[in-house]
Amino acid sequence: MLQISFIRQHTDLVKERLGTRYFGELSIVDKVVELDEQVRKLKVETETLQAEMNSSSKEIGLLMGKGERALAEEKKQQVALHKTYLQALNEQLSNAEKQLHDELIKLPNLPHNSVKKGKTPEENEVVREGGNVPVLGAGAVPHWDLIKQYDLVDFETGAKLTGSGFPLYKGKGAKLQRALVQYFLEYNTAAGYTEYLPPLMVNEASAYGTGQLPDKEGQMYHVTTDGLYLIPTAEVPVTNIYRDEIIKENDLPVKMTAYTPCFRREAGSFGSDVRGLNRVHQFDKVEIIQLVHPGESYIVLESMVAHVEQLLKSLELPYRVLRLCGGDMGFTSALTYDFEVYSAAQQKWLEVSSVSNFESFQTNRMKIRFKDGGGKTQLLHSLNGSSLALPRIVASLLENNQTPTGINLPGVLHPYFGASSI
RNA sequence: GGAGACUUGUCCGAGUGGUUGAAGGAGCACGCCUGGAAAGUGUGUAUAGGGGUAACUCUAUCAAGGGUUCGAAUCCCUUAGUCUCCGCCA
Repeated sequence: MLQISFIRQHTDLVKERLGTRYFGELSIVDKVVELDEQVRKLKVETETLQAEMNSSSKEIGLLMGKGERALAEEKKQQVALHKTYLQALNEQLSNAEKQLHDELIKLPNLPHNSVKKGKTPEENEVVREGGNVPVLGAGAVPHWDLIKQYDLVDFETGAKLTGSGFPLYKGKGAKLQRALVQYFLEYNTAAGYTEYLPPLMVNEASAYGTGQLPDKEGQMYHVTTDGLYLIPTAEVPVTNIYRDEIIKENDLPVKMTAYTPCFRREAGSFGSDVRGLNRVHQFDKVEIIQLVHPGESYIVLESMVAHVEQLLKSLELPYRVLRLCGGDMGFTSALTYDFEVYSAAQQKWLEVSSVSNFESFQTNRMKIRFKDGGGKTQLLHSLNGSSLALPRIVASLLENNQTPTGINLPGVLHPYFGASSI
């Protein structure tokens, strides 16, 4: 959520920045400014009246103490009159506040100055590429065929147990998941991230904190009986660890990593996008999250990008780094880099990581703050990135490394997988 | 799932209707003392929001939400959480 004081002071800048995402409802900004003015006016009125009543109540207390009951009674009636008026005012105020809040949460984050104006993924900028695209032999097949051939994932039985898009990993396929998770976590903790294993369901407040609610409600599985949501990413529970906390400046930066299954409804997806492991409802992912001093968040963003890039390099996969244009960025992000790996048999780039700086958009909702040198509390900046999402990594590992005699795994995985090939 | 006890500031802890945003202590910060430190001692030490150039001031917050009252940390209701006992259970 954007800070109202910022919008108040930089209304035009806010509109201009939102323009880079082609945000269609700039009138909301004006509405917000107007509502804010209303709220503040009502606040002054309400609080003045409240102050009057408070001091009257104190006087009544004193009069009672002195035994001047008659005077006290008189005063009481006066205050009682004010009370009705105050109730009406309060109602107006809370209405206005609610309206303001409802409008405010419709505004997405302001893209960073460097973010290019753009509407579609085609307008994303390829920052750099790495790794080598392998030349596959004549009989090369996509990963869904390899999965069948080596009996790694049983999609049909997964569909029987739950529904389509819920893979049942099996044998070496299951073990490869475990090996990847283990490797990714070790890699992250070696870089100073603290490992967490969070709950896989969150309450409404948490889902709201990171921005899934109210915006992406339809994307989450909702356990209505208990009012809980299955997490779409570890970002939700892990970032919320520090909700409503003031962190000591000495404890910064906070670096956290977590492996969790992720659950996404992915309503509206179809076609080759959802074939095999390309897009599923439940998948495994290791996430990195940082809470940092606002002055450092862009340096940290670059370091997180480098961290993920190094990890992809170690897997010996062909990859590219994209800098998203305004229109393709998530609602809560100020600047996002996407990582894609090349899946050689499908001849397709697959997104495997998204590293973003949210600046104070999430921390403002969650009230995650620190005390600066001058003793002032300020919002921190939050960042996160996948390191990495497993299914598409697996797809590309399988496709790119297939040989007539088996699938060769990159060296870094050998100790975790317990073998050098499938 | 049933019964009971509880939830106060960074922490411990007092407070059962009236100058209580909240005693006391610990911690922390700054100062004095000291050759330096410890001890001692003095002062300060919540958050959010509003008004004001500023000094400052007002409002809200004692788990959350609602109610009673002129007035609530204190009384009532609802919800959440913690603990104890019983039940069930990997």
